Amino acid sequence: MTRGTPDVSTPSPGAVWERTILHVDMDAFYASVEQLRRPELRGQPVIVGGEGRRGVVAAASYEARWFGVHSAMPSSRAKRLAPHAVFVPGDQAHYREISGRIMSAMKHYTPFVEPLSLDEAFLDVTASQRLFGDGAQIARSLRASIYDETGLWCSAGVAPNKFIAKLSSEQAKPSASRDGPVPGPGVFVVAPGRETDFLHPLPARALWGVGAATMAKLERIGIATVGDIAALDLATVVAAVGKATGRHLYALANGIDDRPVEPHQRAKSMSQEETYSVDRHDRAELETEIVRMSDAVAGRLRKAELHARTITIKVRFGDFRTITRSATIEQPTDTATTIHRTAKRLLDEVDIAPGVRLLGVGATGLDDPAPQQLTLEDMATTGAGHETTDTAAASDADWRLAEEAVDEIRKRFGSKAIGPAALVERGKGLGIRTQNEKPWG
DNA sequence: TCTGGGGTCCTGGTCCTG
DNA sequence: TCTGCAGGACCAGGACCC
Repeated sequence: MTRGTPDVSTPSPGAVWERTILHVDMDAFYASVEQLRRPELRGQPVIVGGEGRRGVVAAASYEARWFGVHSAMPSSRAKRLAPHAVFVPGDQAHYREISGRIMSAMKHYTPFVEPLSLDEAFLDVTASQRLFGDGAQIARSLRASIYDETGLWCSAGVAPNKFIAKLSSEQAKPSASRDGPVPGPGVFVVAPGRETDFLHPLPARALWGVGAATMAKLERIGIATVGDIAALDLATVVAAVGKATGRHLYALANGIDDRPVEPHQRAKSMSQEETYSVDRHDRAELETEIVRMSDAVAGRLRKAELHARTITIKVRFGDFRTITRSATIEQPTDTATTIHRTAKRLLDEVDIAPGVRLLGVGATGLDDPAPQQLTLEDMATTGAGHETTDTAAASDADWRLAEEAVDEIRKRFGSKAIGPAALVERGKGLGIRTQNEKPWG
């Protein structure tokens, strides 16, 4: 047992494991990967993340955590806390490659693997136990497999549902010390019938969905622990935090979570955004950024074979005030041209005088590509016997053909082999495009 | 003290339509 | 033709997660 947690690994009399769920979480994933591939970093406080003045910590090694550094902390603060820490820029491609190997190791035990991010996943091993032993045995065996495959350690929680499995993997984690991780139990089991014994002493903040704002509302009605929520009636919780959140928290506090492990989750949105080191005031510059981001989002949509119905831009000003503007288009799209055109129209209506700290382009309302409905305009410009000479009037379908060709070139010669003219012309990000240029010129 | 990037989900307001 | 209402779609923002 760790940190005074009661022993909840034995089922209550008569309780059976109707479902056995594992939550597997890599220990300080990005930082551990960096320490693994650069031996000189082992035993050092390592911080993965942007070192710039607007950077934040993406991950911290256990040595760095000892100094109070944690993820999402501004890098400037992390530097003050751990001045001798080594900052490493993240390498997403490498982390993705390792993540693929980890997920493959998991799939050896069950096809029901639901990744939550690169470094954690839920597994439903209910049907795997006859082959590999009970949940705890599978968790131990999987930990060893992942270590053999990658040289990295993970922690695992075993429980009758996803939510408790997730909380229990926390209990299995190592703790921080100046010299590195102090191993935890590695595997932590919450047996059926023991859910509330485990949950109720935990702080309410531990519940999934309780952040700073919800916690403040809960404190107003005297709630401190998960047990306090369970002791109330549903109506009181709903009155405090709203209908959906209230029902959700009330169920979790009573150990109820029926969500299945879903191996094949389709993305619901895709976006690309960037925070600039210096606020930007030049509209032409921002429009070029819109071209770049639209191109990136469209490429990802085509790769996932999805079309988007709604295009959103996000603008954060120098004072951190953030707005979003969105528009739903008639014909769902995966082309940079249509996304760019829509996003630019939205940006045109935003007053950028205060200076733009962050700009983003997103696509939502994602669905499988539907058969294209030709508009009257399409028919007039691309119909029988008509040559299309005006690029602006070319249809979405025409642009898709062109952009698929671009995808092919990029696949063969690299992502920088070809791109929108506006980006090629601007060189390294500060060029300015004239008003009437087409993004793909 | 300063707040990344990529997501999901919920809520409340407005507008349109039957 | 006008009015009131309900429901749905859309939009914007907030909270939360990793």
